[in-house]
Amino acid sequence: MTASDPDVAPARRPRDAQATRARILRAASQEFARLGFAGARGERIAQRARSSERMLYYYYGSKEGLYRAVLEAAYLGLRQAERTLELDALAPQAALAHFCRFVWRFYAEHPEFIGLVNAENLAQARHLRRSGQLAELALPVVEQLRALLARGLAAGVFRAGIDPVELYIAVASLGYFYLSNAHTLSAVLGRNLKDPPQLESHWAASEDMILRFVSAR
Amino acid sequence: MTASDPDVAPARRPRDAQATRARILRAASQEFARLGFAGARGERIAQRARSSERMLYYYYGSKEGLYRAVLEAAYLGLRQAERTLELDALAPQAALAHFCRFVWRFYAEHPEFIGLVNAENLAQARHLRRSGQLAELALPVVEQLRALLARGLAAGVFRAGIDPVELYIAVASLGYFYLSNAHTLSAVLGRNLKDPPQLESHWAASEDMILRFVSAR
Amino acid sequence: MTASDPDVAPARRPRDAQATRARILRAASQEFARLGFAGARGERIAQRARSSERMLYYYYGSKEGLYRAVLEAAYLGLRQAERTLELDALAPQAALAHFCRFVWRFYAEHPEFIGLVNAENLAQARHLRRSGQLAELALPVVEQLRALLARGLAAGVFRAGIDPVELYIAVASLGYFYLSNAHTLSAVLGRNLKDPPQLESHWAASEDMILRFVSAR
Amino acid sequence: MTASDPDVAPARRPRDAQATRARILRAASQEFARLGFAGARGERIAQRARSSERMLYYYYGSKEGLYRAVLEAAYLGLRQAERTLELDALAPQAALAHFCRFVWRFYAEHPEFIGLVNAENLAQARHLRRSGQLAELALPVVEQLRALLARGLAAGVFRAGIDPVELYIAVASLGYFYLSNAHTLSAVLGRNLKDPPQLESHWAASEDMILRFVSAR
DNA sequence: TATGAATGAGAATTCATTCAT
DNA sequence: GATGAATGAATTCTCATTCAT
Repeated sequence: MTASDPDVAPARRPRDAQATRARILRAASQEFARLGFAGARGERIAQRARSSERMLYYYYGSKEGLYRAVLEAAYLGLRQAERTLELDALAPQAALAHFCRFVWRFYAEHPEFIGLVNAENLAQARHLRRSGQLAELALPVVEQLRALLARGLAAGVFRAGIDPVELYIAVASLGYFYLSNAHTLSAVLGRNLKDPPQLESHWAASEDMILRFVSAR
Repeated sequence: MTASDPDVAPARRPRDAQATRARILRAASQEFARLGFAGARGERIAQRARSSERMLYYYYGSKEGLYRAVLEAAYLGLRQAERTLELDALAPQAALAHFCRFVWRFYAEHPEFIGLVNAENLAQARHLRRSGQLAELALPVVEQLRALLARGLAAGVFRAGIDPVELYIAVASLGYFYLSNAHTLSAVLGRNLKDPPQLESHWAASEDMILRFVSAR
Repeated sequence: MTASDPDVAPARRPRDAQATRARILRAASQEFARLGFAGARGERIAQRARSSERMLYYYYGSKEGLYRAVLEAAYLGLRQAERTLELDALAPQAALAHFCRFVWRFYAEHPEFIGLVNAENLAQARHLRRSGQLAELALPVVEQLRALLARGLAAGVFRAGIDPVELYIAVASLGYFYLSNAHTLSAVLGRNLKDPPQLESHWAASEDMILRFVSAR
Repeated sequence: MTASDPDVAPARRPRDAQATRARILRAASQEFARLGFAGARGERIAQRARSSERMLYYYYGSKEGLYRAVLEAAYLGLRQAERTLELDALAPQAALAHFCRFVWRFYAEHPEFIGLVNAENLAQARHLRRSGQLAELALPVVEQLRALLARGLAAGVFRAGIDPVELYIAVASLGYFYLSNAHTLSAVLGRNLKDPPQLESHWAASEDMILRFVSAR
């Protein structure tokens, strides 16, 4: 039959558990990011996943179980992206700039991540704390920053006494807040912050701020 | 009955309505900040306000009406606080530092504000855009910053070319993100960011960053 | 209006909380007795109570809460009936016969009681144990039996050494089992045990058995 | 593969099916006895049987089919046990006592039987009536009792006019009710009726009652 | 003989809201 | 001005069962 025809790429293979699970997870990711845990609707998730509400429970047990899976996948995605970072090949200042751009671009390209983290903070990280597989999530990056700061200090381009955690938070703040609060800020400032030129100019200023912060002089 | 006797001094009755409204608003503020619009429960709000669910509708018409009232009160609170800001009396650098601390302290002292803004961004500022009394909310502050930057430039302590909106966003980012994301960050970093010394050291580093950013040298 | 007309007996008064609660309880009693906890359907209860499913939750919180209320009401009914028992005015043997008939008639006239107790035993008395207001339920009757046995002994018509609890259990067994297991027994024995003459002849034999059991000679 | 190799002695395979069926039946027996038809869960049965839910349907077609099989097995067990009864070798009174003890011990040793009969009565013997292989189930025992009564009458130790069906019901009542209602009775009486000494003393009193009932004097 | 994937129908429960006094 | 009773429409979740291999 067509299903076993090797030439035809099947648009939606039935009985492919992995694919179904993945479709549900992706749909749920969007829904939870947009509406938070309480606002998310199983029905909409099922529709977007081209599956049935029943399957959410089949694979994830409950709304909360699905939410948790979504959250874990989101953090896992960030961590895997961070693994690809290569800062050692660049000069300290260029490396730091690269790091900033990397983080900010990740945020910009993963609006569901922003939404999910927002939702989770609204819920006081209740679900995140219950999930086992986190904790080591940001640390690798912090270590990379610590090494970079030391390298820059040795090279005479960075000043001493900078806490890498603080630096990480500053970088994250400048990228995250702008996107996460774009809606209220746009309403209040009367500018459309999601405009690409606006975004680039924000990033340029932010990069400038970060580099001035660590600069030796 | 005695309650309607016009001769008796209205010790309790006339203020009741206002007091009840206020208690409901406060309770709703906490509930919406903690759980977002969809997650908030009329029943809980009524309980915390020591009133009945019926009264929510009596005074605010609908859940959305109540939410809007809460949101407006929150932004109004920020705006009124900003009115008390006196930057002109201080030297430019001290004034900017004062401004930072003012903003950050407001966030720290108004966790419901953070929660509400978070909730509103999750909802893509849907309610804020519909509400009339906003728009001019941040602008006065931006104007104050613009003036301050000009003063600092004239005094030779600030450099040229700084966008006051960008500066405002940077200040807000550094204060807001830290508090808003304290839950997930604490979980991920293994530090309790809400600790007062941690907070102060973050604020010191942030103030340093802002001042270096605008500094002439 | 008609609602306040004292002459008209209102078939179903709206906004009469007590009446609504009572109708729901009665309907639930029948449903649970007939089908057990798991088999009972909220929808059917609501219909029979001429109310809505929503009201079950409004008044009783959950299916389990409703079931518990039903159970408590059933035991309370038995206890109140037992309070009307007057054994002292009769001669010992007549009093014991009267007691038997009283218990058996109660069972026969309250088939929901049988059903509920059956259901509850199926569930290993899980709900009954959790309910506070029981424990003293059968004891008053046992005390009455103890006094009766003493009186009969003194009068020389009853023999010594009879445990009133055992006597109570025997009386209950002979009446309860017959009705509770009438369905399976009828199927197995090929007689319709619910036939009134059959029932009366069973009661006569049982009364005979009880009296012979306690008889002095 | 090796499993289908016709030369290999079928050590495990051929018995598997039967063993699986039996495990399912046993697990279902417990589940239905504890929770009734409506309360029973296929999932739990499958788990306890170390099989899959799918197998329930594979072997028994439907939940109802499985329940019917369980019920039939339970009654068949009773009937087979009754076949082993040997009353003729004993003196009439000893034979009757033996009969009582036999019935009561069967109940005590087969709590699922009690549970299933309870469940079936709750369901108004719906399933039992539909099942073919019953009807003659209790009759053989009743005939044995009839013969025993006649023998005792002839021997001058039993009185005349006793209905064997009534006697059977009395014996069953005294044994069944005590066990079936042990949960609610224990809760209400404050005694743990399942205690072995309690049970034996109940049986002794009951045996006494039955013997007095039929006794010539 | 066996099994993992899938599902439709229905069940319990919740939510925001209105009615009637 | 205040309140208890009532409700319709979802929403989450469960259950017995079938499909496809």
